[in-house]
Amino acid sequence: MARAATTSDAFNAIAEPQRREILVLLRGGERPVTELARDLGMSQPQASKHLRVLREVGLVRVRGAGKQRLYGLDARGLRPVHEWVGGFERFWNETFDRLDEYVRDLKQARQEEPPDDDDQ
Amino acid sequence: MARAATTSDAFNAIAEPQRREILVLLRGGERPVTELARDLGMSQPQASKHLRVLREVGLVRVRGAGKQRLYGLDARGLRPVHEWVGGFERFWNETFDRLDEYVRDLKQARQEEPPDDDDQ
DNA sequence: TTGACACATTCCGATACAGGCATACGATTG
DNA sequence: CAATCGTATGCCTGTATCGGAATGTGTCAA
Repeated sequence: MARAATTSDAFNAIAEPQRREILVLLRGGERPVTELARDLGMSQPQASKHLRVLREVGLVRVRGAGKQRLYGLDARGLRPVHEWVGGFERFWNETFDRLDEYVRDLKQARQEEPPDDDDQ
Repeated sequence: MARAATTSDAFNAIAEPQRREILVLLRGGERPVTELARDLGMSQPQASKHLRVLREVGLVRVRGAGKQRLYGLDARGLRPVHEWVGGFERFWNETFDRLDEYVRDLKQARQEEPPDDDDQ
C-alpha cells in the first residue's frame, strides 16, 4: 500500500496550498477556470485538476454557463474539519508548560463525574 | 516537482488519518511510542515515523523518560488551521441554494463601506 | 560487558501525487 | 459544417510519501 488518496476527503484536499487559495478566491463568488488560473498564476490544466479534486470531495460545485464553467464554493465539507480541529482548542489555549498539569486536572475531573468519551 | 512535503506544515500533517488518531490519543496525556502503536494497531516503526512528522511540524514534543520517550501534544500549531477553516464558517451556515445571493449581498455591502481585503 | 528493552532509522516496493505539455472535448459563433 | 474559445483529460517525469522488514542506537540492569 501507499499514501492515502488526496481525493478522499476534505483534510487532504486542503493540504494543498494552491487548493486553499482557490477556495479563498471562491469566497468572493463563482468564477470560471481561466480566471482562477490567471489570478493564481497557475496553468489552466493545473487549475482544472485542482478543481477536480475539490469537486470530488464536495468542496466545490460547477455550473455550466455557455462556454464557461463557473465554479462555486460549497463549504459544508469544511465543517467537520473545523470541528475536529476545534477539539484541540482548550489545549492551545493552555500555556505549554502547564499542559501536563492541565491534563492531570482533566483526568481527575473525569473521575468525579460520569465519563465523557468525546473521542474522534 | 511533486506534492508539497508532508513535513512542511500542520495542514499536511493532519491530512493523515493515523496522525489524527495519534493527536486524539495524546489529548489524554503523554504516551510512549509502543503504547501508541499498540492502541492504534500499527507497527512501532510506523508510529515512530508518524511521530517524527508531527514533531517536525511542531504538533508534538518529546521527553526522554528512562528507556522510554514520552510524546505529548503541542496543539498550538493547530490554531492557524482552525482559523483558516473558520474563515469559511459563514458559508457553510448559509443554505446552499442561497449561496450566490448571499455572495451578492456581501459584495454590495462592501461597496458601501471602505474595503476589507480579508484574504489569505 | 552483555543482554534486554524501547525507539529510531534505513532500505525496499508500490502508489500517487504535482506540474508541464499536448490534445481531446463541448458549446458557441460564423 | 468549420473555426474558435473555454475546459478537461492523458501522458510523462520527478518526487514524496506509506507500509513492511531489517537494522541501528540509546538506556538500563545484571
